[in-house]
Amino acid sequence: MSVRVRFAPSPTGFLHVGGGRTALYNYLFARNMGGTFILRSDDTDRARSTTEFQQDILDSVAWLGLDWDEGIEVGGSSESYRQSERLARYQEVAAQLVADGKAYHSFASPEQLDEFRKEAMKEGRSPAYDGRHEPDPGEAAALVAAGEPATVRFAVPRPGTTVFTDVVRDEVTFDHLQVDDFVILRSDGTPTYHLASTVDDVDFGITHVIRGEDLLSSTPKHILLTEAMGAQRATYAHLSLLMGPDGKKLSKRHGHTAIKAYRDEGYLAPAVVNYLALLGWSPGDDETVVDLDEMIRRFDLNAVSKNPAIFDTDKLDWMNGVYIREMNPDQFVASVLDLVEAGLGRSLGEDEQATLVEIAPHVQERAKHLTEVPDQVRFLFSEIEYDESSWQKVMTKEGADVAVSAARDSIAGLESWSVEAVEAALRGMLEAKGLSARKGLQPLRVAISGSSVSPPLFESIVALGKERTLERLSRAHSLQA
RNA sequence: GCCCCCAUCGUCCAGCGGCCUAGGACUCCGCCCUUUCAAGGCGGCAACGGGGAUUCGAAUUCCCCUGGGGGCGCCA
Repeated sequence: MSVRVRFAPSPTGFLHVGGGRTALYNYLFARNMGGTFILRSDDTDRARSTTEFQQDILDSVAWLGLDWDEGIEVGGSSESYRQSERLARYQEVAAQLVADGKAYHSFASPEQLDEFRKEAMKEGRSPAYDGRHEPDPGEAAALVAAGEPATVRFAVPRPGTTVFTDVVRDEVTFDHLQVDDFVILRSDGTPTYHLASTVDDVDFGITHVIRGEDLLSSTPKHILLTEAMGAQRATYAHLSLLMGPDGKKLSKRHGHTAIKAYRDEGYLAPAVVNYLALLGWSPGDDETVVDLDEMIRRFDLNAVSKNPAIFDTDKLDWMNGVYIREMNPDQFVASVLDLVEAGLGRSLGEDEQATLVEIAPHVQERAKHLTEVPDQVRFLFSEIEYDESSWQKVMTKEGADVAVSAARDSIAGLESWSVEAVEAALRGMLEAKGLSARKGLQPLRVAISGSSVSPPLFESIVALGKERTLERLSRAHSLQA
């Protein structure tokens, strides 16, 4: 039987990094096995679900490059991949379970349930509700007929246990004393997550359920439901959760958790994917930079780590730099052009774009985030302001004024305008004035870029152009006096 | 309170009874390269949570403890 997996987020928030990793592992497993990757929406919580979140999730999964074979926007054998559009089916299943005696109408009030749980905890028992406050079947039927509001609960067989083999955790056992008679249909007739998700998994022929560990203890419910429907249980794989740097559950206070935020911060999707993949899995040898195709080839669900991983952006930052350097130059320019223009607040003319292309390789080598690029190239496209500390550090040093004026003179006389020619002229100047490269060249950097940190000097000068270079050297020199 | 899961450098991962004086990557620290900043090269610091047991032999198996995480809703 061919593998079918699904990523089934609830659109109650932006797609966060943990969700992204779950989607990725589903994707890698499906592709590795030649299976089908399905994207569905578990939007049974209509109060909290929004179309904005839904769109964010779709966009984010697509941005990561995880294309899905069936589901929202692409369709498939099911009429809908949104739970909000499949209510009738869930109600049908619930009715059948009641008819089969595997579920029952429940009239217990919230107060009664609350009381029951409190008492159980106080006495050291599991707070799992076992249906003890329900009327007998005959009376229940009468109440339903009379229109008395009721939820539908699944009748968990007790005593009993559910044992299953989790792909990442091996054998897991739950005593049914710990599993309560969970609600499958609310009193307003809508399904709960457990019902909707399980029915979908059965209906869509999901063979492997790969999801977060937070659902591990709900798994007996899903298995019980599946089998009560007369279907075969899926294979489960529960991924450990992602933690913040303090070891606590990852949340907003740890910085960005939304996938989209990483895109906005100048991260490359392949870098994010690579980093996320390594949070709980490794290709086996000592490699850390692995592209998607390679991951697909080597992915093994059995090799996924059981321990929770801390999401620490240091390594992601490094990896992003690696991926930026690996881009081909055209790609790099294309991906920073918008950022540069946005930073400038205007679009670049043709000549300016050529200048950007010229300097791009030198900033590509240095950037960890695409978002750093605008600042690094700004001096080429707009007037500069001298960075105060750079000026103090460099321009007030002995010899700085000599270097700037001598550099101006040597450049002014240049016939050809190339990196080689500029370098030769300036090195000649250093020699003539007896200045070290450090003492003689740093002032020029500040003079033309405004900062003591910039792309390589000779390349920067050439990109700036002769006229503007001379202007800036003159201006700097006049300020030095 | 009850149940479940987890436990190797600060972090991510390798290790699946002898190849381990525990390996790689990130971070950090030196040095080299160098016109700045990066990148790159070389080197360094740094871990098997504790206690039992099994075994000729344990990071690897078992038990207990401790620590961390998750769950216990008419949320998902």
